[in-house]
Amino acid sequence: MPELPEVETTLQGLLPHIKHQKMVQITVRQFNLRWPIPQNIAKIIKNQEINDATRRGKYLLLATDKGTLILHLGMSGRLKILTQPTPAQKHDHIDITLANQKIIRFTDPRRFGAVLWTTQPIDQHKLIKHLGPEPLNTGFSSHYLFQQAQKRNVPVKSFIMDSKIVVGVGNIYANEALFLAQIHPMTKAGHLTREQHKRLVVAIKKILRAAIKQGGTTLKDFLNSEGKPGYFKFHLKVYGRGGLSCFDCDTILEEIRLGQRSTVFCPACQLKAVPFEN
DNA sequence: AGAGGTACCTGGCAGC
DNA sequence: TGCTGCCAGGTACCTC
Repeated sequence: MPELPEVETTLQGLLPHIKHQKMVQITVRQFNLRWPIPQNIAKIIKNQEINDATRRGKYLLLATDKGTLILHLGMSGRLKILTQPTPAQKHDHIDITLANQKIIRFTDPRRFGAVLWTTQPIDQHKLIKHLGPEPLNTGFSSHYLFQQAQKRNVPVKSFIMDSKIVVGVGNIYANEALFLAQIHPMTKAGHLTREQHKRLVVAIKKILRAAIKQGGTTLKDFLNSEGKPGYFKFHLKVYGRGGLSCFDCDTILEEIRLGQRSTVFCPACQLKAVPFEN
């Protein structure tokens, strides 16, 4: 499911219900997620107040006085606010009941998600400290991306999906951003011109902002914290459209596999950069 | 150090 | 209908 827009949508939906609320009861039904949930998590967070909820990349961070609860939705995770107790379904792994009687329910069929606890300053945490800049912040600029790309031989699509370079760009939006920037996904990162870096950064920001505005992309099963889908699906120009014709030029879109991920592009609109053109 | 592949897990779907 | 194999929105970790 979730790339940055979906995580951001989830966070914004959650915030008003959970901020400054005490976690009064925690039920864990399944401890085996991507990493085991700490056995004593319920004891640790019980009666802790959520001071704030923020996002770093695709990690959701619930800050308390004693530490931070780290949540990740993985591929199929979902966080929902229940206003009254509801029987747990098969993949409802965790319920956190708040002092206001609302319940945060974590559901994740594929169990690639994570629920962890840390007392470390969060930016020193193993999962967080190596993360690149937030794509919507000014730190993510064409100058920055150009510097990072020098001498890198990875395809640009893999490059922008690398969380050490920039966080939050998953497979859907990587495909879409490269189409918008008119860059071939196989182009080696180090071969992009400054002009292409500029277009790419603008495209990534534009796509992510638009997707957040639409409440994310629901392909199959993404639902926000209110159980509603996102509508960005209707704006996708290449993702999921391999073999269909390009909206801009009618050429048949090609679908290839790149780093085991499905990659769709227009062979006419998206040209490879010529090495050393810069 | 960088590039590429593997692993984690379930569900849905195409093909036989 | 039922089996098999493949694919899926992520990413840390392993090997070369």
